[in-house]
Amino acid sequence: MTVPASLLLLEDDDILGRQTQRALARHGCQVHWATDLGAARRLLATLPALDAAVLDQNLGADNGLDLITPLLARFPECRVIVLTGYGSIAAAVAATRRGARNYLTKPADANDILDALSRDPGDLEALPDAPPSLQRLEWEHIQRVLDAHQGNISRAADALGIHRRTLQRRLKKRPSPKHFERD
Amino acid sequence: MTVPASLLLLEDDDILGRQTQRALARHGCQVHWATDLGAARRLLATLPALDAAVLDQNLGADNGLDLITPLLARFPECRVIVLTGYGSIAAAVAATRRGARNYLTKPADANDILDALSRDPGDLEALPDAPPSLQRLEWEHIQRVLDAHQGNISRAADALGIHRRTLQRRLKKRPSPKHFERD
DNA sequence: GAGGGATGCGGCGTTTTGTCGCAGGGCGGC
DNA sequence: GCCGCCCTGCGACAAAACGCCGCATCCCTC
Repeated sequence: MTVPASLLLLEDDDILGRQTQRALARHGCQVHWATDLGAARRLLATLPALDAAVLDQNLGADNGLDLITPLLARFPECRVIVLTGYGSIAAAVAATRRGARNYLTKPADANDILDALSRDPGDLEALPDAPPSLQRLEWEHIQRVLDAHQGNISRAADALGIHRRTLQRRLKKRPSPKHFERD
Repeated sequence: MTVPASLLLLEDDDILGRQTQRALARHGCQVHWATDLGAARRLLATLPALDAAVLDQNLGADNGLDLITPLLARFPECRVIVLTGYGSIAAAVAATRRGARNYLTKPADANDILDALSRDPGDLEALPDAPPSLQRLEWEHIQRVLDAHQGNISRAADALGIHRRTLQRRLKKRPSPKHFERD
């Protein structure tokens, strides 16, 4: 796992941004953090070099994918990955066609990010051959939506189209937020 | 919608392959159909020109993505899209990085295919801003799995991890297989 | 024509969900 | 401080969905 020397982080959420910055810094990476597209563009102009970039796709009105092209124009060798709350295949294709190296869905920790930066997703090792069970699919989707709403159960339930009471009950049944072993 | 003059179709399912071939031919497209990777490679060598290709990803033991690189080596201008039963973001990224223009999940009819071939997915118009409701997510997933099992309800239910009776009941409630208007 | 597998459907007990309502906790404004 | 606002956790109860049985039917194959 090759840790980049300098990295641009585009993340509009203050808490998550700071947390990610620290986590990556602990791996020995100098993180330049911007919270919006304009700031990221300006930051880009001042940097002498850039090894990697982690872009949040959903930035309020803006879209992090719009940074990919100018970024690669300036630093063609930069490894870019896109991070998003709820990813779609269409968005993943769009990001990749613009030059992104990989496309991750939150929640993603520093290891996930560094792994996505270093691994080449071109080889299709271990691509799922069987469809996920309905329960697993639902659970992962719930986690993503919940994460996109900063853990707000009421709003997440609303976005999911289910009742808040139901979401509560479902969450209580599966305590672990990230590790699934079986279906 | 620019209909390609000559198109390579890689699809291992006989019925679906024939059906797709006819549908595309009706749009004025000469379709060269192969049912496995080896045949597709040989076909590739004999063709004088190729405008587009539609590759099924899941071909038993083989993977349709492996045709992208040799195909583009021979016809660099060819527009390639990948079709798959149940697509994942990881697979979409892998396909796109190999040079695919777009990545579709079944069921996809001729219009979907031609649209994906002509439209440039690089522009992120109308990328979903809100997460899909749980019901919609489930429904689409059910449709994909069902399609992957050729409409076999018993096996699809088994793959989904739900009871056959439950799948039956769910399917009966939503008669339309492809059009969703609201959640 | 016997066997295997897929389908459609009724019924019934169990589980889950929707929808109330209520108490408590943070938090910003008057 | 106190008030409203929003989010949370949870109890209760009816409605809906689900798991699971069984059975009749149909199709295909050997």
